[in-house]
Amino acid sequence: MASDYLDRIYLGDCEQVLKEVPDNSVDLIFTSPPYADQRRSTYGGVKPSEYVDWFMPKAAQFQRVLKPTGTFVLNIKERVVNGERHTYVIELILKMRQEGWLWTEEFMWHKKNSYPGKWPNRFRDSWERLLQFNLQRKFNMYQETVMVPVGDWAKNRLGNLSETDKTRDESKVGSGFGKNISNWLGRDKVYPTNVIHMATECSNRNHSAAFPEQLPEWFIRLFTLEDDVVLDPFVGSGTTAVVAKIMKRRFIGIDSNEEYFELAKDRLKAVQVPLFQLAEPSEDYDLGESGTE
Amino acid sequence: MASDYLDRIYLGDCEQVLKEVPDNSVDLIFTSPPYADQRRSTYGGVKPSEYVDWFMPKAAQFQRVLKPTGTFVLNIKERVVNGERHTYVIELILKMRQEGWLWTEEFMWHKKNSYPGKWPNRFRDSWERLLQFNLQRKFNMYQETVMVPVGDWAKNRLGNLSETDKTRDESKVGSGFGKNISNWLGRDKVYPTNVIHMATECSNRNHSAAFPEQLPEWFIRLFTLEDDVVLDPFVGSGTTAVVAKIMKRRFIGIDSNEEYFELAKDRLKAVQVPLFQLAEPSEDYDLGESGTE
DNA sequence: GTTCCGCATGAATCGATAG
DNA sequence: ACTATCGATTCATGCGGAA
Repeated sequence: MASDYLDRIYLGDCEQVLKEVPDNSVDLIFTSPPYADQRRSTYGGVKPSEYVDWFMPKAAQFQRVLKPTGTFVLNIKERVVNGERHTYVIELILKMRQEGWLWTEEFMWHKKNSYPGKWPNRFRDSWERLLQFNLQRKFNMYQETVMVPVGDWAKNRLGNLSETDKTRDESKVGSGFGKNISNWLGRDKVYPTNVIHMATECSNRNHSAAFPEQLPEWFIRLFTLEDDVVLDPFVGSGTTAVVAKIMKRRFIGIDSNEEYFELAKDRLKAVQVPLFQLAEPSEDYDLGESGTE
Repeated sequence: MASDYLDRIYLGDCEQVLKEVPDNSVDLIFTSPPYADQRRSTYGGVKPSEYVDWFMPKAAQFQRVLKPTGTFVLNIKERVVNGERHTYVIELILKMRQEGWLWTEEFMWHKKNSYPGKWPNRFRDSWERLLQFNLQRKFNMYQETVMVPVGDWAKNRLGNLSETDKTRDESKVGSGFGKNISNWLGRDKVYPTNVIHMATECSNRNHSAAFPEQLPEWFIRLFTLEDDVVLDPFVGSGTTAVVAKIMKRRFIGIDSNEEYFELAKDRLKAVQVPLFQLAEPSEDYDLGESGTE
């Protein structure tokens, strides 16, 4: 079958461009769309009040091209309008569910290095949402690929196992929770949580970096295997596509802005896919609170 | 004027009890209501689908007793129902706005020791929402009281900033959030962000503390002065009231569960209000990424 | 007095089984 | 079909007694 639509960056509105992409062909959609009425200089802006109507026709295409076992991760945060958090994001969640999406989870991205700021009524906004949508309750998830080093407590405390730790099965009232700590012996990695600690991109780039490379990397690792297809319909400077390529996934990147389109193509050309196997997750950044925090 | 309704714990449904409290008399409402279908053994449980209807009559009383300059902070998190995050919390936000509340901000509580467990399609839930509602755009907020030591943040990140960070302004991304970060150099205290890192308390013999004392302490500090009135309509074991008393605020605590009612009264009796001034925020816990993280 | 270490336990969720 | 109950899985922290 023809798969020449893969591993390319497209210029145009994703709603139109995606019509060239077959049904049920994408494993992961990871994207950070233009937030309402921000980045006006590059995207022309969408009014907060019109955001849901603007987004949903595109979501219909995402729904069509996504495999039933696939996942859609949407990085978004509502802006402050007239002293209030605007509601377009939560309205979007409700609308997505109406259209058949499952709102499986909401990850939180804690932007560790956002610098202090002060306004009369609020502090610096230091987190963003990563909304996970799915089409089915069963979807592909490769949890082992994102495990993190166990917290320091284990080194000091896991040395000697107590009798109760070995067999707390009797589950006192309310708790209903037993454990068998001997399962943990020799374990040096644990599963992360739904809180992702990651610094925003600091390095100087000639684009407004929506997110650091580690962010798409984490989700690509979690939801895809090699040769799976990753789509970013608002690919911007191409970060998602670059990471997907490095990780040996197929990719589709779309952006309606010509400068970004050219930039993404250039960045991709520069990517050399390593011949050796990808390393384990680096410890330079924290994934979950078990990291170097 | 009579203020004998203050500094007391009440037994009953807050919707009824609050009728004894005058209009415009409360400076801060801080509470953590029973989440839908949780704590069934003590509170009977509210079905997720009925949660908004259950909550709103109570919110109407909150609206009446809260001063126009006051703040309502609601600690809540939706649970997973049938593989999805339930929508009752975001529906509650929309309903609150319909009734005239302003959704000013959403703080994030990162629970560093979240409940363990492993599931095929999700990780541990490690954060809760702290929804801030107000009645006016101008409200009382004492930001200086929650400043935190600069700590590692400045040492590691502020020291070697990229040129873009130093001069980031509207010209780059049109955010309008231009801040010259060098303004913050040389300070020893900075404002926190809207991400709060705090472990839940465990192993408290007498009661299952819904939240650690530092959580109400932080918001009481931020939104009230001494002798201001703090209300917790779901006071549980009394944590909010205890903290308010220690901090020399007036308080009203309400709970419908008799055991909690008695427990809260006992805890309050044991509180000795210190004669000396409250200390600065301790460095034992992290508030935002500016802390000791 | 400190530090160390045993120990309990938490706003959880899924899948299977039972009524 | 739909709800109620039960067993299995799992990590980080505070407390308190011991060293």
